[in-house]
Amino acid sequence: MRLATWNVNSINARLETVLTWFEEEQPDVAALQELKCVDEKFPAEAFERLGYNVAVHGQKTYNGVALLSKTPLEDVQRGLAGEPEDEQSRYIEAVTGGATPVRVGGIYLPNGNPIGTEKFAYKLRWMARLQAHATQLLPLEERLVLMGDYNVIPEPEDADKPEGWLGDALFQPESRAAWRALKNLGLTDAYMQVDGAPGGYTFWDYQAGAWQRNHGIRIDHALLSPQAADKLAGVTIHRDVRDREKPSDHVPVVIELAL
DNA sequence: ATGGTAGACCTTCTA
Repeated sequence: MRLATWNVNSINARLETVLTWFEEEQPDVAALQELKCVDEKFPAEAFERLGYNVAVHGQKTYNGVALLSKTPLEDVQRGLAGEPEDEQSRYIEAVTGGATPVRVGGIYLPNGNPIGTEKFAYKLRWMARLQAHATQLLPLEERLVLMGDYNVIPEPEDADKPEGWLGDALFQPESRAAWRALKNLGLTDAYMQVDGAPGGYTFWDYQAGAWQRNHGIRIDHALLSPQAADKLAGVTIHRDVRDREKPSDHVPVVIELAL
């Protein structure tokens, strides 16, 4: 079973690019982030034509997440508990996989810039809510994959120029500590298990020639429960996609489970 | 120290 995560930076601006990649790679399950549209404007039919079931948690202009799967999406949940007044669409979860079920959470974690503002406080609150949710899920002892744009650079090795990110919300000690705390519940960073190669970045800014200079960062992650990690067979960062026409600033990450 | 790009959408915000 191949599961993909991809921040597409507007699904409607990116539709051709995304559909082409789906036709080529045929992931069984996918989590998309930054749809930048409401549910009604998500191009569900285009994905259904490729054989996918679709669940969307959209929002006007900003954020928005979706799950796609070749098998039915069951027990779909939208949003994270803990802050009822939160109107940002950043989390969607479902159980899929048919006879070999996997619980999949699609994550678009807040960016949090600039630091020292309510945006950064919101990021940290959101991470605490995600940790609380994972704490609830782990005792179920299911195969669980929490994948998406975490907007956290875990270690200096995850940035081409770490010194350039010292003042950024993505590389703050508090952000990195919250990421570590999440992992320390007993979740496995899929990338670190299979492919420790340096330069495994997933995001290159549109600005200042970041792609041409390989000024990248690794911020799109998949965390696995022990039951999922036991089945982990591979991780691929689809770096070449960044060089195509009208690219997103993020590239797809695919994890393979031996299911 | 700033600017550089992209997308939604209406003028500025988010990233």
